Amino acid sequence: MLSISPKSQNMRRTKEEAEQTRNAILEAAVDVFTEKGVARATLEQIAKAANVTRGAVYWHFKNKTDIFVALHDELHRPFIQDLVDGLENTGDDPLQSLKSYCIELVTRLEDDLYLRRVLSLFLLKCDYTGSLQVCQERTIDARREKSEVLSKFFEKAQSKGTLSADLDPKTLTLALNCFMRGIAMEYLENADTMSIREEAPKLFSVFFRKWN
Amino acid sequence: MLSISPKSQNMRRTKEEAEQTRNAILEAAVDVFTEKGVARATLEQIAKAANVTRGAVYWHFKNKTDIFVALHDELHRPFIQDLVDGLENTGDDPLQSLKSYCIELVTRLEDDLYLRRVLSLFLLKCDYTGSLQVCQERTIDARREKSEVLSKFFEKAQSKGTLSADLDPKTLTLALNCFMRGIAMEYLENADTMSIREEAPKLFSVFFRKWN
DNA sequence: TTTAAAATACATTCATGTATGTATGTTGTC
DNA sequence: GACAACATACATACATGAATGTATTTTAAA
Repeated sequence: MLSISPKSQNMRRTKEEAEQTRNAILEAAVDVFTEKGVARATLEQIAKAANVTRGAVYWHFKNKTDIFVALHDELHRPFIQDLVDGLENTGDDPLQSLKSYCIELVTRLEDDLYLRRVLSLFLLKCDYTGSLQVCQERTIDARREKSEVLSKFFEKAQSKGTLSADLDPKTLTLALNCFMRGIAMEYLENADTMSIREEAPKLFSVFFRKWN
Repeated sequence: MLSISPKSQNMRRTKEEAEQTRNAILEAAVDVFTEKGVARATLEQIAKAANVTRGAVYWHFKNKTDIFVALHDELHRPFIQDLVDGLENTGDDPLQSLKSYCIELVTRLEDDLYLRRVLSLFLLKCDYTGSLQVCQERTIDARREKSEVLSKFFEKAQSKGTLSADLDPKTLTLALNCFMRGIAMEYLENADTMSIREEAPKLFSVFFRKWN
């Protein structure tokens, strides 16, 4: 939580300071959203958590949806893009490096509390009916791109002979997507009782078992 | 949508008729919840969809949460219990029958529109922060039981020699849970463009590949 | 001086919960 | 079996609070 520089109240900020309160509002929004859920979160609560008034919030954002969209664009979409990038560099054994990457990815959920909170927000603490629907639609491209990269990945592995030719890349892609998503949700729901660092290697060993 | 018998308004109903309007309210709630999302759904909308007034709703239920809990108890918890029961009968080849059961289960999502709507409601159209949290907690037992049955299932398969002994039943259970959940969510989100009847056999063939 | 970055004040909407009305079903009593 | 007494199953009306959006004001930066 960014704390605003302690000027006397109602003092006009410089450009950088303004940008700073904007960020403070966004960070506060993550907190309030994850605690109360997006729907029950109120702008007053967000403002208070950011040490400002609703006036500041309305100065920077149109409404609650606008805040959520901003967060989604800043955090969730880049996250999916990260997945894409992380798959670009192919090692000698594509399948093995893919497996390692998957493990590292979900393990990051255990290490990076902020990532966990953010992802939990977008996967668990909101529903995308109504005004939040646009967020899904906007990430469709990123998701599709991710799937295509994955498919190419499997095809490459097949051409290298490290992946059995009778496995359909499209199906493998869908399967891995579902599996990852399920793991993420399961962990985010039970982060207190579950150790992903222990489970992830075992889980993906089962999943990638004898694919070659 | 159950239609109430066309009596003139404000006429007292018999016990059975009252039970009927209670059901009408619940069915209407499913509709409104899935369309608007649980949070944005209003009791007025539910009442209107059930052809009653809010008075009737408040007669049968304490508030919106009460309605949701009733639905959850009537529909989601039994569904998990169904999973448990469906796994009890072990065929000659446990692993093969498990695979068939999984396929049949997700295929049911495509055939049974109502099931799809209901499951979509509980997996997609609500978040369990706040007052809805009790629902999760109440299903914990059912989920744990389901996992235990699955584990026993794998152990049995191992003792019969149809499942490799080096696979950990606990891990397989968790993996399958995650996989199923991911598939369900992926399909529910894209029910219009995705054919589960085609994908499910391929997906589970990948998942259960060479486990023996 | 003008304008950006807020705070403050105000109006409005909207959903909720509750209180009340009311017509009818139900039940015990004779 | 009739009838009073009561309970039930709602509809209607109302009070309230809470969140929202906007209009206005304040302060200092540019």
